[in-house]
Amino acid sequence: MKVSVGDQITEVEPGSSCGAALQKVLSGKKFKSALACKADGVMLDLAALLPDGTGLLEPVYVDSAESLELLRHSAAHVMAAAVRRLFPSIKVTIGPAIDNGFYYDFDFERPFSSEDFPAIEKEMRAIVEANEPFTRRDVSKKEAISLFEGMGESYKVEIISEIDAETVSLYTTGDFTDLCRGPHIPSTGFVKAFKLLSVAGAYWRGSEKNRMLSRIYATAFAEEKALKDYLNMIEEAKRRDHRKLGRELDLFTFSEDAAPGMPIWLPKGMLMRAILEDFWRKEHLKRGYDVVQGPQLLRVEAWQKSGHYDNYRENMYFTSIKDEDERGKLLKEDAYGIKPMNCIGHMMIYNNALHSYRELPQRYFELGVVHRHEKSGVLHGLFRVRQFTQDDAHIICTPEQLADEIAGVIKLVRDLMDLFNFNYRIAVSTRPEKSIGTDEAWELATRSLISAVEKAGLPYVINEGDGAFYGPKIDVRLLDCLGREWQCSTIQCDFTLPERFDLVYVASDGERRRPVMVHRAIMGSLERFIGVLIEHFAGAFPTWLSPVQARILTVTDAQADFARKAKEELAATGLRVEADLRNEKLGFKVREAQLAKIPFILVVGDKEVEAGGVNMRLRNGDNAGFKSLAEAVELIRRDCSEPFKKGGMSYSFS
RNA sequence: GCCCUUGUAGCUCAGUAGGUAGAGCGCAUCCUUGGUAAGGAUGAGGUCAGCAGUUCAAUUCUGCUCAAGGGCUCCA
Repeated sequence: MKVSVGDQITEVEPGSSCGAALQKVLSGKKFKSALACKADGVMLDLAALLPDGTGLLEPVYVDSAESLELLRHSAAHVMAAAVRRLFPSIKVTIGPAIDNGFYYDFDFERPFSSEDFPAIEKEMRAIVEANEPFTRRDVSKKEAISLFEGMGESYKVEIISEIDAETVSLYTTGDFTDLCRGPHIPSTGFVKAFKLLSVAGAYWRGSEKNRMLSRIYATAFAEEKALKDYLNMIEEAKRRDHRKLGRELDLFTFSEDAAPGMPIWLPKGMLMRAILEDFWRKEHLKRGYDVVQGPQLLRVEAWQKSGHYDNYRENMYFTSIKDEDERGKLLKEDAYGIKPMNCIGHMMIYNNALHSYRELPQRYFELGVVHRHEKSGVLHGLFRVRQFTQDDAHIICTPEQLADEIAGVIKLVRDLMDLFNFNYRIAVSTRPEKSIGTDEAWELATRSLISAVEKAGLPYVINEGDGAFYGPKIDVRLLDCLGREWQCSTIQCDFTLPERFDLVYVASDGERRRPVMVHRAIMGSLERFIGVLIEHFAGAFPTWLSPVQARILTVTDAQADFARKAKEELAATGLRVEADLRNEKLGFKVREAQLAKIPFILVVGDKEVEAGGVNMRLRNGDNAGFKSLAEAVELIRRDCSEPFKKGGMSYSFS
């Protein structure tokens, strides 16, 4: 039979393997770097027989993303084989490749610890050096079940009995056989660069009702260098951890006793946050939003009406006020729910007046403080908290206006991402099975979302059926400078709440009609967004956002008066500046200012006093030389506006 | 909520195979007036997360609670 490999056509014997077919065409060196192949797009082992009627056969080379996944999956087998050799009583379950590596879940009488890693890695290396081939065998389900029953592998038996097929495939390396769909790399020798990373508990099949297994996370790469880069990235991420930097830079803290999961903003952190909030409010005003504020507590009845009481009660905080007589007999009790979202307040604002179609859209923006009682195990620094602030807005508009409104929101998302040099990914989620609203409404809203993304020329993926029950949505995940993804913006259409709270507008024909409501948050949670900013910038914020933009350092006490005056002069121009007049050596003060990541360090000694200026040191350690105070102000201001040059935003710094 | 790990001075961490504790940084005072990443001395700081139990004696052992870290589940 004839098969094309790349642009060449070759004749192969029927019944020969994919690898043999590739070998006829590829050079020896190229063939050696092929870990698997694709026959008409289907991934196969090199040892697999070339399927009848295959038109195109493509090698999958070691440097491709696809082969990396294979490699990791194969490495998971190697790890399981090693663990089995060391701990024969263990039961294996599953071990897939994941984004940054792979894991394998084991059932063992004791949990693993990282102290087990050296032994496991050593055993893995032995298996790799033995370069054992991955050999595949297709057997009937019955045969497979009796095989794994014989080994005492009850989890495998459970998986096999649920597989909907006549036969299953087994892969064997050395003395280890595992149920596996495949494909795999040709032999264990390709698993060169790997490392065990961490252990964790994980439920069998991800359900908290099931037994807790012991999971080992690990990673593998085609080359040692890529592994090293990845491990360096992990180290860098640790250095940038916002919890660590938040403490070191005096930005925020938590009180474990008083209010677990609720951030406490220290002066520096709050100043930065206030700048961000101020900028963001002004940006919204410029874009036609009204800044509003709803109540923090709403009667339980309001939450019942919105549906939150039924769907979200376990995560809400409640409070009540009691009216008692002198004997303590309860006369009346008012129950309130602390808001977990801001929608109801905004609808009250809309319903404060009867609106004409001429007044739409109405856009209400609020930096809304919400409380959600997250389970104790899920809290994480500023990323997951119980009290947080949403940059929340609700846009109430006619169906015809929806597309333009979504486009406006997307523009705002883009401008914000550009301001901080974030990359991002967009997903549009469509109607789930369980949902409310008419087909027409869903159709219109989904089309509006997609067309707005397309008009903006942004790539996106569709998450079929992943929308909220009340409407379709757009989610934006931002990518920080280490390539990590963070959920931030969300844009959701809602057909329920306008109905439940009877929002109406008067149309041009005098009829009352139902408007559409869009919920949207751009930063998402201010707390999380600031956490991401801290890690993205490693604490060295852009100058416009730095709580302290400049610090004046004196060389000796003799310059204290001049430094005080200079500080006042700079502060009068709107700069955030402090003076370090302590009786310490200059080197020490420089070190502290540098560690505090202050953008501009202004040194004042006798020479500078005489010349009436400062010696400017930049955050990167460069010395910018002598500057008059006016020049210093000018330079710092210019640095503030730098990030705003390319985007569609601005901010005034005085 | 579940599994594992942890909780000692403001921070980072030693330590006590059961006899109530120590370092560095920070803080205070003094000496030092030093030109771009740590000058020196002295001193103050701790009910060893909390509550019970075992014991002559618990920071140390046991149990529970709370919190933190890693992960699972969850994030309407």
